[in-house]
Amino acid sequence: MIDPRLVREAPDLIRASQRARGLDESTVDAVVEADERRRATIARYDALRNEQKSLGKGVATAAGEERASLLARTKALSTEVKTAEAEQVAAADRARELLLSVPNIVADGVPPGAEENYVVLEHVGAPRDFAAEGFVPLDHLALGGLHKAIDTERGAKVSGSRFYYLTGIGARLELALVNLAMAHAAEGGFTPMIPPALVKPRAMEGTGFLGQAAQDVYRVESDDLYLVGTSEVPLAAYHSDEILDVADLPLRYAAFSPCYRREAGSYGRDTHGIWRVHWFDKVEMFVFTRPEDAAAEHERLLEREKDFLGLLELPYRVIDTAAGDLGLSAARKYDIEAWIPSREGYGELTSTSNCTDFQARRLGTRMRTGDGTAAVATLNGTLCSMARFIVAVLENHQQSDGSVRVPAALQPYLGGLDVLKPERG
RNA sequence: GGUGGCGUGUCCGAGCGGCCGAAGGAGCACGCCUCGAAAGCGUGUGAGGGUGCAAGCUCUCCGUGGGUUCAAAUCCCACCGCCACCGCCA
Repeated sequence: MIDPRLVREAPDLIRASQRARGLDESTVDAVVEADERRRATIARYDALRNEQKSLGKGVATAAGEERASLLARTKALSTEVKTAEAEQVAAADRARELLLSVPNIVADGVPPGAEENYVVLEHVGAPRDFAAEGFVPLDHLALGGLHKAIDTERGAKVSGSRFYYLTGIGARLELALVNLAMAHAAEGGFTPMIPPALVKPRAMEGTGFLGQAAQDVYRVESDDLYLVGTSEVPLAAYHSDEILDVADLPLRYAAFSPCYRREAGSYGRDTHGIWRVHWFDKVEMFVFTRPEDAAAEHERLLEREKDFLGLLELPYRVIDTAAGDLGLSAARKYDIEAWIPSREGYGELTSTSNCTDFQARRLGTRMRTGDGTAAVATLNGTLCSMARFIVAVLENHQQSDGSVRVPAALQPYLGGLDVLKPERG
């Protein structure tokens, strides 16, 4: 939720943000109008309630005729107060509902417009020239078969399309990546966390996943719970309804959890292999900090992600996502896309968003400052999403004989293994 | 799943239906004292909204949602959560 004060004090700022995202500016007018109505009903209710309270106190001491007439008046007031309260609540609900529908204010410098308007900030490393090396690279599914590491057929048999089993070295590879990622996070001052992957509606709502993104979320109807699509959800909600001491900020967490996504509306897209799946595991970073430090913290998260791809010796590019492609909560988002040989292009491996105080306001996460309280800023960033990193590692480090070179940083987590050799038979 | 108990401010802990946003204590902040500190003494110390240049005035919040009443932290109902014991499962 954006700062309600903006509605009165800077509606043009909201309009500009809507425009950058390619959204309707007229919703701002509706929000302003609802806010005016809300305030008017509050004034009316307050006045009536004040009269009721002050007269009510007189009832206790009054006697005889005076008491009778007081009672008559207060009885009438009682009804009026109830009506006014109902109106006030309705107006407040309406105003809040509209306010909640407004996405976060786009940060300065974000490229405006739709998805394709992203800006490439930098390229790191160069894609391998397999032609020059004299062989045609295999895709990750072929490599996964060769190494008996990925089994999508049985995944489909047991759970349906877009499910898979990681087997043997595939499973070991995931565990190694998890441990490397967690170590890399701890080194950066992030507290390791293992959060619940099933959350209440409040947590889902507060993080902004029940709006446009609702169709992508698995819901467990029998218990009114949701399967999270990212541990950003349980991490963001971790400090909900809490007032944090500003001296404790920033709070940095790194969580390992499964992620579940319905992928509604992506039928037929990326159906090959485990690039786009309904479930994967992920190590995610999350930060609570002061709003004035959020932009700098965002750069830190990006650096940590870049370093991690560096450890895995993957060639990649960094993009500054266009306003129209930002989620509800994000003011700015950087994606890291690694070169994926089988796609003959770059594919998204990580994403880091600065949500400023947008999520925190919904979740009731505040900080105590010298003079009062204020919503904190929240940021999130992928450190390692297992399925896609496995794809990237297998494809980028494959050799002409089908073996796969293990990056030095990963070797200690695979018992010193430096090359994955195809299984025989 | 069953039975019983409990849910109050940062924490502990009081609270006859009106004078309770709420006693008392702890903690914290500031001041006094001290060479400095501790102790001691004094003062202050919840959040959110409306209105106002401001001082201020005012409304809401005592797990959540309903109800009774002129008036509810206080009475009634439902739900949620916590604790204990029993059952069940690991």
